[in-house]
Amino acid sequence: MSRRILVTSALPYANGHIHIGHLVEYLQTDIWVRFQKLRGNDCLYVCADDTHGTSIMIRARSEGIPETELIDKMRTAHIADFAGFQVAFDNYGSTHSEENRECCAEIWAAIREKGLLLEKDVEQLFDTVANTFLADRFVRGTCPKCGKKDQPGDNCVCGAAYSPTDLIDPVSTISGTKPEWRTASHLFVDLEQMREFLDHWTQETDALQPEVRHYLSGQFLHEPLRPWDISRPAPYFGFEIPDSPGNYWYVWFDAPIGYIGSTKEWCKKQKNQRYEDWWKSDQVELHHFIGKDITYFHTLFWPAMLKVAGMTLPKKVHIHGFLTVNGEKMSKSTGTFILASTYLKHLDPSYLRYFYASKLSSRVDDIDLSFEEFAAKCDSDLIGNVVNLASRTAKFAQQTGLSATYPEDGGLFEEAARLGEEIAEAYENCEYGKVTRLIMECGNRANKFVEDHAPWVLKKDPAKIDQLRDVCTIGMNLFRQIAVYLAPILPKLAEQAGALLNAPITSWEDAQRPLLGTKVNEYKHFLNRVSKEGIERIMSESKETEVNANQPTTGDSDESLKAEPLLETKIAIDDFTKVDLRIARILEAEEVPEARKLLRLTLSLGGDERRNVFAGIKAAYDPKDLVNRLVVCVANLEPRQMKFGLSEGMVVAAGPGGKDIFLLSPDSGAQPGMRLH
RNA sequence: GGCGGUUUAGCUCAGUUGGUUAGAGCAGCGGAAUCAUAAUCCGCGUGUCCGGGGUUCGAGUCCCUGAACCGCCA
Repeated sequence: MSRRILVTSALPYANGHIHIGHLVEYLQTDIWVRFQKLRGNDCLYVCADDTHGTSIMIRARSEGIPETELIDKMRTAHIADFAGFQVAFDNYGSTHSEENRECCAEIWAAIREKGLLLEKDVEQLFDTVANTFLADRFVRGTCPKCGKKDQPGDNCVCGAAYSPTDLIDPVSTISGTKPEWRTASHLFVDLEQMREFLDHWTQETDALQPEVRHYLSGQFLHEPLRPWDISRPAPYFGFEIPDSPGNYWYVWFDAPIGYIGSTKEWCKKQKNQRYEDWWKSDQVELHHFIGKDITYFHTLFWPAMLKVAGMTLPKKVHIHGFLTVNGEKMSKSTGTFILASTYLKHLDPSYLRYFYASKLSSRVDDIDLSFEEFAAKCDSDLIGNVVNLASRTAKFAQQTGLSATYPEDGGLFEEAARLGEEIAEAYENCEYGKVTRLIMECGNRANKFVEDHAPWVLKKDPAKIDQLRDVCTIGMNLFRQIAVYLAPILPKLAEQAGALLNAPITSWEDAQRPLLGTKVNEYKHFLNRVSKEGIERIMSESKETEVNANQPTTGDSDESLKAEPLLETKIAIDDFTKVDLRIARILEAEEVPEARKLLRLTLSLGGDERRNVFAGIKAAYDPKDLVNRLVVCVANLEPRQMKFGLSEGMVVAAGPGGKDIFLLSPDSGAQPGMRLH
């Protein structure tokens, strides 16, 4: 009987691009979903962008665009990255949708009605320049323990942990100014009221991995659960709370509700679907896939909220570990902070899908992407074993076609067919490493069969055409079985196998019966070996883009950098201070008739200090527009005798030249004579 | 500090409820083959199963204890 399964991956934050660390989760989930669909289950996979919160607000401000523009841009980029890796969501929504607002309101009303809300004053640092409350990570200051300067708001390199309250001389990282203390009323969910349910759901059901169950009981459930601060005062980018004007739902309230919102969006696009049939049903299995960093949100707050609202409870929360690259945390400086889009430019997504699968288990362990192992594994498993099987058989099979009845193969097909249930169970339990091991064993046996029956020898004897056809029939069918088993991991390979044999792979059951009596099409390479150059390019490119790696791309061209590359030579601060840069006011500006490029400027450096300067900006500026404006000049440049007079300095400007010259101006308030530091 | 986790071959890892001489892939060495993308096949393992103690007829597996490493502390 077909199961009804609703699956989610955690919502990526609309503040940065998808990187290969994120992909562990989306590939893990996508493989599981594809497996369920292949098994014939009614499976729905939803996700969305997580769009709210202070970080988005700040980022949008710094880019000078509305939050909605920022999140739209990022969502488009995320969707493209996921598509590139063949992650097939049924719906990819946004938490900033009307559907989500409705869902939030519904759950909020239930929490309110059950008497779970508390109201308490919260004292928080407030940035008066940026006009926002500051989360811990937006504050830096001097460590109260060891006195080290410029430490984060909640912990120090010395190992001390504290709250921003204890920080000496706190500074806002947003505006750089000193924040002040402000008190605001926040709304809290009294989680302790849900204790009985949470004790049972986390400890007695099968919803969590054992180590997660232990972690929760040791870390949280052994003492009263603290109320959860669920609102934020304006200004905040999010949804305003309907019955509490001026307060917004905290991003962690509306983010998981985005799972429901996204389902609702999907239902609206379908003909006969109601979101209630997914979210208010005991017939539905709800499966969440998340990373270990957000464990408590999904194992305490979230099930409690669902319970209060009378909604479908998670059947299982599948929690995975982090990704390290070459044994270390992903790092921009070593080129291992790799964006999905960077990878896709140079390597086939099949490799990463397979490699992650081969490393994943049902445990919370971190997995490591060592590029050396990555290449070795993909080459030997995918190319040497699986693809090679097709490659070495298809050419002969193309001539013979497949036999009408399945020949004696020593029980190989039947053995692999029987293995189907064990492989399926491993998929079901997220033991993908085991899945790939079992499948590779099938491939080994199949390759040995081909080796032992040497179709290349049979081919030479026309009398042995039937034998040849039989060997090909077996080889092709053993390959096809593997393609079926690998289909959740390598959907593209399954398609190619289907095309080769004129029989698309549509069901797990396709591995149970041999394919017979059809012709075989011309074989073309399914997949090439992993290109070492591709790996190198990915890493070097990830180094280059490090500055913007975690930010939305600004859309700025790199043309100027290419025209004038950054200087390699480092200078000491002393070198810089030798240059006396000053604010200057242009008192006079006139054309120099004999010169093609020059204007003559008289600059005031304040008081009676004057400089006569010849500047090559004639093509870009009209002299009368320059008079009275402030510019930056080099005040201690060695005077230089020119044909038209003595030039006593330089005006600072950017641009390639000609009409494209841009003088620098200070912000208002600067006075002639001020030095630049 | 408290809590959770990990420690098995050079590397990555399997080892179900305790049960024969602890396994696989990769890497390495030797050979065969030449259909296949230098792919394939055969052969080659003296591992303090992190240390110490215990329970047991029997411990990689259970208990106690110590060490190292990773993570979490809302």
